[in-house]
Amino acid sequence: MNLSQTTVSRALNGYPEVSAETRRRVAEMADKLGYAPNSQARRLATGRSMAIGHVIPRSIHEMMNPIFLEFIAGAGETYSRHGYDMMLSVVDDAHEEDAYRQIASRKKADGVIIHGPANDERRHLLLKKLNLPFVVHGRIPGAESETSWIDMNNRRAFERATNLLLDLGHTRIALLNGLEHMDFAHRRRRGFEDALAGRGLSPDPALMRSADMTEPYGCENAVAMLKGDDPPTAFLVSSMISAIGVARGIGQCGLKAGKDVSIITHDDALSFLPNCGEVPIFTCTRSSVRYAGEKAAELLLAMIADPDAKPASLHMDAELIIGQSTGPVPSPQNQARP
Amino acid sequence: MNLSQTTVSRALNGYPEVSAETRRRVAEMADKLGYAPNSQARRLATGRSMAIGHVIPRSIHEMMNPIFLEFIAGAGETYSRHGYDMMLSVVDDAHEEDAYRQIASRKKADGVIIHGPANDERRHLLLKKLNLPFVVHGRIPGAESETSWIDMNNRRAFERATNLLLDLGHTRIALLNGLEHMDFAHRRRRGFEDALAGRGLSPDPALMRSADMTEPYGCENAVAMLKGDDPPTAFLVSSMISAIGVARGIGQCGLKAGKDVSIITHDDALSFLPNCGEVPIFTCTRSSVRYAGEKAAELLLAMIADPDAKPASLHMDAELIIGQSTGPVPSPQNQARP
DNA sequence: TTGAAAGCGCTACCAC
DNA sequence: GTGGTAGCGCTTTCAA
Repeated sequence: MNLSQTTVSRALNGYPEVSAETRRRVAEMADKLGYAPNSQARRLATGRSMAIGHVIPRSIHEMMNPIFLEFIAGAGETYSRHGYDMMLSVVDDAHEEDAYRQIASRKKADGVIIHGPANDERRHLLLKKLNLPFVVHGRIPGAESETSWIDMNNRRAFERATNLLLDLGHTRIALLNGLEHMDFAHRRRRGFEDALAGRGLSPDPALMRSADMTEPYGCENAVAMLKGDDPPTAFLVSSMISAIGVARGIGQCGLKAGKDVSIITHDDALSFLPNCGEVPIFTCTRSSVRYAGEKAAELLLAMIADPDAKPASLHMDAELIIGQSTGPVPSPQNQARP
Repeated sequence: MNLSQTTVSRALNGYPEVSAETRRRVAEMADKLGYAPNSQARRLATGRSMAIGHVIPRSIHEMMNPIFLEFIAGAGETYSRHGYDMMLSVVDDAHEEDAYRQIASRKKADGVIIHGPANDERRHLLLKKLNLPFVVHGRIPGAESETSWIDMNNRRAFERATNLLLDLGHTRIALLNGLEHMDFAHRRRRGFEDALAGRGLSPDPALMRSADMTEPYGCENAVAMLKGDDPPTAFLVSSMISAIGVARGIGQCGLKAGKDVSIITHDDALSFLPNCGEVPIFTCTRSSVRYAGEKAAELLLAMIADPDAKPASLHMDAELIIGQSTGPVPSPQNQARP
């Protein structure tokens, strides 16, 4: 085909100086021969790995499993669109730092996403030291202005949800939260408490739980609380999975969700747990975690393209959507008792 | 430090000819300087990408989301242990072939895993043509002997589950299956039908559904069937998520699961949907999809290490575990009616 | 046991 | 608009 490697490279990479005719010929040939530049060689030559790393310590995975994948899927689409690969490392919690060090020293990725920031988060310090660009899914307390992040307004979402319940007359509201050493859960709790405080109420520790958001967690706590001395009339729940458990627990107590007991849950808009339709099953605060993934990826790619840009962030509000699981507090005399 | 690049490379890669003393010095220095060989350069030099690709078309992702991540997590652990990276590509269904072609032509991965084989699967043909080693999670009908795969015995699991229900006296058994154009669901249906046939019964199409395994799918169909003319006394369900929906539907009809209506579900042993304890909530056929991921990865890495080896496979039986959701068929006179 | 040097397959710079 | 060539940072012969 009588063309130098140089020209072929330029043609395939869309350099402007190549003549249209040459480009056409090259493209045609490449197509015919099934040729595409070896990505390792290109990466070595350019010094960019064209990959983004996601380090998943087992502990995060255990609890955030379905939410995490939805985020990944969103991010993955953005990467594909921009010619980036996604590298996933599943590691023991003890090896998380190592994983980041390796990514940096072996140049395995051009940037990483931090998942599930904790209240005492430290990963960002390491990444800064390693000079590895990153975006946080969530926020790192105290480092908001010096890091790029994408987060939903957890505090406000739970404050609004609590206010909705208060407006319906509920005052005994239970909070089934995620693990509160995680930033998102911590903020949700604050929103809950702020709303109560706004009405001059103070939270009852007997009605507050913090744990992995499994289905049995919802069920067992709902049953235990409803059978207690001064049961709640409403539940505020941190995930659909647990909310389903709460609904089951309510049923086990012979009560009816949305009538005897209200539920509001946060809904990450996971595809296998649809909560939509004309009137969704659960009243919820909804925020698409998949969309968050797309946006986080965009932020990170922009950072990589322009390393000198200032940190950028995206703060999203959840929608508050009325479903079938909320209603006015039952008047005391009608109030069903298990 | 006065050592050639050659020696450093050998020391770091564990070549036997390096003296213990030299190796120690190299390791120490590397540690001190935070040095690790650039993976792109190494890949280029060795010709192996040391990565395994997972191509996720959106459609698979939509329905298999949580199950898929659990598999990935298992595989990821195996990869880490063997120094391999995991590359995830989330693509439009229309670009799936392209994704595989790119992995092959650009040498992005040394092998791939095929997820969610369909009844009319064709991906393996492409991969053979591309000369890209692969392992199937599930089985490709008609290509069992010429491909490496790992699968649970779906047919037998559902046959055993059905037999258990039959032994309990149930004859009106509903099947809420996954999408039957997928191989796993197809086999589960066969198991169900085989068991019925073994007792001289034939399946009632009015009691059989095939769809994405969401929670509402379980609930809506349970309600519709239970309100029908000749309602089922038991449900056989393809996923925990849908089974939870079935339980909700049963509750909505004023019936009690495990007493008025029995449920057996398949349980992939997902961490956020624990179904264990002394007596699990759901009677189930259980098979850890995470374990499957680990094993699939091992098969694939072995294939890559020895390209001439014959295809190997792993066929696992699910456990049949008795929980609280099954009981003898209610005698007709006592049988609760919605 | 160690070192020198030739690639691996590209991109990017500098000529033409 | 096109081509020659020098790396990119390793691994891997081949020699010593």
